[in-house]
Amino acid sequence: MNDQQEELAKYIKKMGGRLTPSRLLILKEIYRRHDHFDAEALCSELQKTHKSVSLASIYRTLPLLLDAGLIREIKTNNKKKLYEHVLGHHHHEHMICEECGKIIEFGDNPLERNIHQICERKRFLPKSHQIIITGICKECG
Amino acid sequence: MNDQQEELAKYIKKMGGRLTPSRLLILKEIYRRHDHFDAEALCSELQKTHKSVSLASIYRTLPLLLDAGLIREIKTNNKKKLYEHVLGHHHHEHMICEECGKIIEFGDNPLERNIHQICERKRFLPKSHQIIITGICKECG
DNA sequence: TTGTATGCAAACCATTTGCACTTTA
DNA sequence: TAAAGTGCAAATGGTTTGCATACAA
Repeated sequence: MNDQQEELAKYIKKMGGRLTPSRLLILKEIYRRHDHFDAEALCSELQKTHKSVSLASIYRTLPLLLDAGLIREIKTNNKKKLYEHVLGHHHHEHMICEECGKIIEFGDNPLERNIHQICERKRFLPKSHQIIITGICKECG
Repeated sequence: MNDQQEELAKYIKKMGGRLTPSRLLILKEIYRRHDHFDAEALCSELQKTHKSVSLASIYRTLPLLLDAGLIREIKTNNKKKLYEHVLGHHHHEHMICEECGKIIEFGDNPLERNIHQICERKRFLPKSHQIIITGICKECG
């Protein structure tokens, strides 16, 4: 049982829920891929393998994983919600190219420190944050 | 004719469009209010006054105003899109309280400078950006 | 065994769109 | 008067939900 599975098991136990095969399949697929995905992409990928999970279950599981801190939501301009897994990755933010749609990840410690300072100053207890820069990437510009 | 109306006129002329009463009504209402609003709130507010505008027209006008740089979209966790007007306001970012739903605005020059530096470093041409911090505000915490 | 999770299909609901009619330039 | 905008109602499509069934604890 790896980190993310233990984390999920712990969260589900705390919530009085059940660690089902579907939930594990979803979690595994999310940690197998290293990109930004939406519910449908996850569903069709799982269908390609033998064991598939209904879209409904995926939609019911994603909020759990979000709340458990196992995935993060990325707010793009699309109407579909995008997600990425969290464990085993440095914390980072996103740039989105308006031209080619590419999502570029970047990390910046001073920036993150700054955000926490602002929260302290405002006495706001941050649970999560997100920075999105929209524009034109160097290939398209 | 005030700043925002001139700006809209200029934008619409550039695009080969037409400056209609509906578009002006929408713009005026947006600049009359100083909060974060969605398409429906705008529509029902306009209905209270004598001249109302259809929801469809509002949905067709908001992207124009966005592209003209007259409004900004705020990506919350809600499924409705929120907007705020831009002209006459300092640039700022948002904190959202998970508990009471309050949206807190904050501005920070070092933070903004940092973002632009990062873009230069990555040779990414930023058109817009947005920082959202989710958590618990000092009243709720 | 018993309450929780799943799958299916139907419901939801913010947003978009087709179309006939107005209106701006 | 010709191209663009509007209102209405219908369509769209991602997400949610009710319900009967399956299953983890």
